[in-house]
Amino acid sequence: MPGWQDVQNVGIRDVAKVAGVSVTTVSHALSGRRPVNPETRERVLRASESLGYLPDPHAGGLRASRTWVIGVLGEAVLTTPYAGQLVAGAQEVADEHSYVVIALDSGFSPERETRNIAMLGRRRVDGVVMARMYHQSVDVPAELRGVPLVLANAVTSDPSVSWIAPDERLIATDAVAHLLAHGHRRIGFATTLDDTAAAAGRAEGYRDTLRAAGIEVDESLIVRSPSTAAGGRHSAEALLGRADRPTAVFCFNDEIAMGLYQGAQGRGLRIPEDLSVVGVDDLRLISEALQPGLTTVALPHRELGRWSVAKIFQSLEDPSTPAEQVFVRCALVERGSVAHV
Amino acid sequence: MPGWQDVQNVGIRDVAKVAGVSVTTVSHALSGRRPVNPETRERVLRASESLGYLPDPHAGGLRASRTWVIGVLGEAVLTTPYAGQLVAGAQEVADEHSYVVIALDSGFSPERETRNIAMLGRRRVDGVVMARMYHQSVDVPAELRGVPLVLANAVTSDPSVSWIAPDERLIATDAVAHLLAHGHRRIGFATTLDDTAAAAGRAEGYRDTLRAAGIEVDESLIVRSPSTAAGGRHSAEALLGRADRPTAVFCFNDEIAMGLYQGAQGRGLRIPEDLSVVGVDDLRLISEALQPGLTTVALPHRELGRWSVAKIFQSLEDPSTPAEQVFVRCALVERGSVAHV
DNA sequence: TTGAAAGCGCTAACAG
DNA sequence: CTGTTAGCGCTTTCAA
Repeated sequence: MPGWQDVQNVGIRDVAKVAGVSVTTVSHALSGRRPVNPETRERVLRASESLGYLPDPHAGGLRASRTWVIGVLGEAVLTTPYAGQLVAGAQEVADEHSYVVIALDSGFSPERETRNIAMLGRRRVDGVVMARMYHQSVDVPAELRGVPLVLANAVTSDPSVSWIAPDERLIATDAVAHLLAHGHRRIGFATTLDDTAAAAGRAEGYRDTLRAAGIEVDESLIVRSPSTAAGGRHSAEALLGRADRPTAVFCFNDEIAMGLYQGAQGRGLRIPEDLSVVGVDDLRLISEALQPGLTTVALPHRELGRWSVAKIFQSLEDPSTPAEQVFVRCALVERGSVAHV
Repeated sequence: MPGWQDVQNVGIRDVAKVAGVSVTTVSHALSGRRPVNPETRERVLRASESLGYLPDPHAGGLRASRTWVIGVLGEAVLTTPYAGQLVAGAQEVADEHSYVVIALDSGFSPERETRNIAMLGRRRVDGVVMARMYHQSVDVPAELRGVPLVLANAVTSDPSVSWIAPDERLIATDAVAHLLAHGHRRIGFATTLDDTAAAAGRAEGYRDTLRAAGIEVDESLIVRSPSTAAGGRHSAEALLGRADRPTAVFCFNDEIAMGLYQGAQGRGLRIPEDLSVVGVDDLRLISEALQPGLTTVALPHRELGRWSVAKIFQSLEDPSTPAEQVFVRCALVERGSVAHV
């Protein structure tokens, strides 16, 4: 079994020497880009195998002006649980094409993001996925013009760039419809303080779905807090401390939902018997750990990553491929936090 | 501001042309590896600047047999919250040297890991960090011989390879000592079913620290479960359902601790008044979200990543640098789950 | 102080 | 069916 040192050192010429052919033949025997006598081919394959030869993609790339690398620009894509799935999804699809992913986080600093873009430029990555933590609208940095680019979890006004983002309205629609189907009529909304596309879309979906069911929206049932468990506890106070408390609450995310569990528990309310809860994200660490398990709408980060890279390959193969924008519908994952009223 | 297309297209020759010098001079003016007439240098710099020239590291690397890439081999390093910190730490240090990190996950499949190693070999990465999710002992794959290698969160018997891992004994020692300092004498241990170095080390530290305090170890206070919240609930049943229940529990990780919170709550036990709890990991998503906040020993994943890459650079700069093995002490993060008995 | 030219490992015209 | 050769973009001898 050849070790690293060997791999590093054995080149196409060594293989050629052992097989007794020219490097050209080795190249073609291996790539199959040109017919090669079966016997010769066999000899080359054996030689290559025995030497543990692995073609250096950088050398080939130098000629082809390719690096076989996809860059992922994130804010905290490496350090948050679900965002990491996006990189993992990107990696999966990249791997199917023998590509590799370089993921760079900005930590929410615009300067760092600019540096990261430059870094990807220097390294001549073949495509870029620009991913955001929270679904939002972004302006594509001018430096990124000219490289196959896809936005993940973000949208932009420029119709020439492809993007994929969750359908926020549908998230709320599906969640609220699920509660309505369980007979709930008084449904609260524990949302975030942040002013993102996610917040706006979900609020819209929440309101529309209620109205469509003939329920007048009670604005006092919409409460805002930081999107953390502590925020959720705060919202629980506002929502559950009143006589006409809701029988169900749709939470902006799983962390708020966790806070709601805590607030409910503190008041002796049982979930789901006394209060039904639906979250958004499906952070396994929370949604599976809560008791009962949290019914939640799963953000398909892995899929966002997969789609983005697939799209990049499309436009790499055929640069005339038109840009595409998609809002994906997210799946409701039923666990145990919703009951009939 | 030059866009991607420009960066991709402008080469050292373009700069040379504009500056009216040879490519050799451009190279040296930019790298400073050879004295260049200050005026000439100035001209080159200006030309390079105006064209937005960024040297292609692959081209230079081809000559230098360097790729300026560090590979990270993980199992689920991208998809779990804290492990991602390891990659982020690796990235940070890599970035300081204009290196970049390629992280590949095996999803716990040995075949995939072998493929990933081959992939890093093909790409001629300059160094490899092999990271494990749970501190364990590993055999270094033979293919990895000959590349600067550091194990993170893993150890091996071969003294020629560097590694860094948490000091598991000290984790338990610090946690238990913290509980002892709060007057607890009956301290349970909710550990995992897994048979890893982490489990063994923490058990040892737990026992030794109790004995050192003159407390005989009550084996019935050591309960095993899967290291999840559900497992923690299970352990809570075994631990808290008895008349002589412990006044404090040291949990193998934060997820088990969360289960313990739930079990305690179900029995009407308040934390920390009736039961003190200490976890391990410091998964913010849990430790900060629980109420009260979880006192826990933080696994320094970011530091593991940083140290590993720093070590690789050491041996890249001076290949004769001796291997180094370190057990790091982890910090106890005090929140609100421990009280005086 | 500067340049010409070789070569890193590979692919692909262009010959044969 | 196979080989020779010219680069890909850069660094670095070697020469001037």
